[in-house]
Amino acid sequence: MILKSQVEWALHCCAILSGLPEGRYLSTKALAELHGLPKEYLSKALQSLSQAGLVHTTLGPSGGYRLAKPAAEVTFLDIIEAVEGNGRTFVCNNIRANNPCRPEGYCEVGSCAIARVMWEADEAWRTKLRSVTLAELGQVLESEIPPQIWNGTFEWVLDRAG
Amino acid sequence: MILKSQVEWALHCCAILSGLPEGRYLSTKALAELHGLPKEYLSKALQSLSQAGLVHTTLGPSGGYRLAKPAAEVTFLDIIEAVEGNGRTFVCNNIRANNPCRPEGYCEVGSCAIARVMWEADEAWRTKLRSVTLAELGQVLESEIPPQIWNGTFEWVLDRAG
DNA sequence: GATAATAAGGATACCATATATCCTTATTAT
DNA sequence: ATAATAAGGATATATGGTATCCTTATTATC
Repeated sequence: MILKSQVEWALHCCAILSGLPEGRYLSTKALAELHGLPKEYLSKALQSLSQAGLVHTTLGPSGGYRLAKPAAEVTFLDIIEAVEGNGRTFVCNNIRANNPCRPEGYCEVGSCAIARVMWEADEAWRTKLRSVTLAELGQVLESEIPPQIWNGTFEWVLDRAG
Repeated sequence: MILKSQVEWALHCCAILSGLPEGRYLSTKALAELHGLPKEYLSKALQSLSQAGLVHTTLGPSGGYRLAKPAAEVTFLDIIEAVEGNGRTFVCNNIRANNPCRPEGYCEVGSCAIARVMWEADEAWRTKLRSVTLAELGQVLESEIPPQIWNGTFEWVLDRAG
């Protein structure tokens, strides 16, 4: 059970976009080049972010993407669900209903106890991811990445941002 | 990102095994019939449980499976990891290393901040699943399932247990 | 001792999905 | 008018989950 690599891509792209000055846009091409990713396929992930309303786009030359909301209002979970969907990791197929000892026509009331535990674990996962915003990520990155690389990267980015 | 259905199967099978009297064994055939599952494929999941040391097996007629430990010492996470593996849901491909602005030969120190957040979420998921044992599940099931069905099921099971 | 039922596991096939590429269309800055 | 962009449809490939079949070793029962 592994998340799509598009999730990783989307998170890194959003991290970059959150450092973009107001009103500027960054293209798929630049984001792909910056991360060493296939442009066409990365485009699908960015489209997912757009459809989820997390980023805003413009067309034409100098077009691209910017965050649609302040970085403090975009969580990891928002981004992950935009790309991966918001389904649960555990799907209950209600196999208890196959029990041959059940009376004919017996109908389950309530959810399966096993599924409930699994869904609580899913919710713990979500809760953690909902608690971290792009703004917080940006602070950590800025404190961890050597200033030379950090600044150099944003020079590179602004050079290409419309 | 969905867990294999074998995880669901293994959890339900372990729930049944945890209600089995000391020294009795239940076969793949009975477990498959009880849950309406393909016997041969369910067998793979049970083999995973066996390889993980969660269940003990015997061969020959009247052979089958029993828990290898008290139900209070077997957690949801034990069972899930036996079937699904213990890998993380987020794989970090270190795409930050593709940044063209990095100095030649620059080597990352420490893990990626994005990966760390994802792994903390994974750990929250694990922590929840590690906190629930088969013994606790058994108590919930016994309190929720109508006594007629609960008892009928274990009559059915004991009828087939070696 | 013969028989039958079982777990273990290898081989194979099928199918859904993730990954990846290519192409067309509409939009828009230059 | 031109060129660069996002959006998205179509298609191909790789991987992994699902499922079945078969063989082997073990062992309870007759």
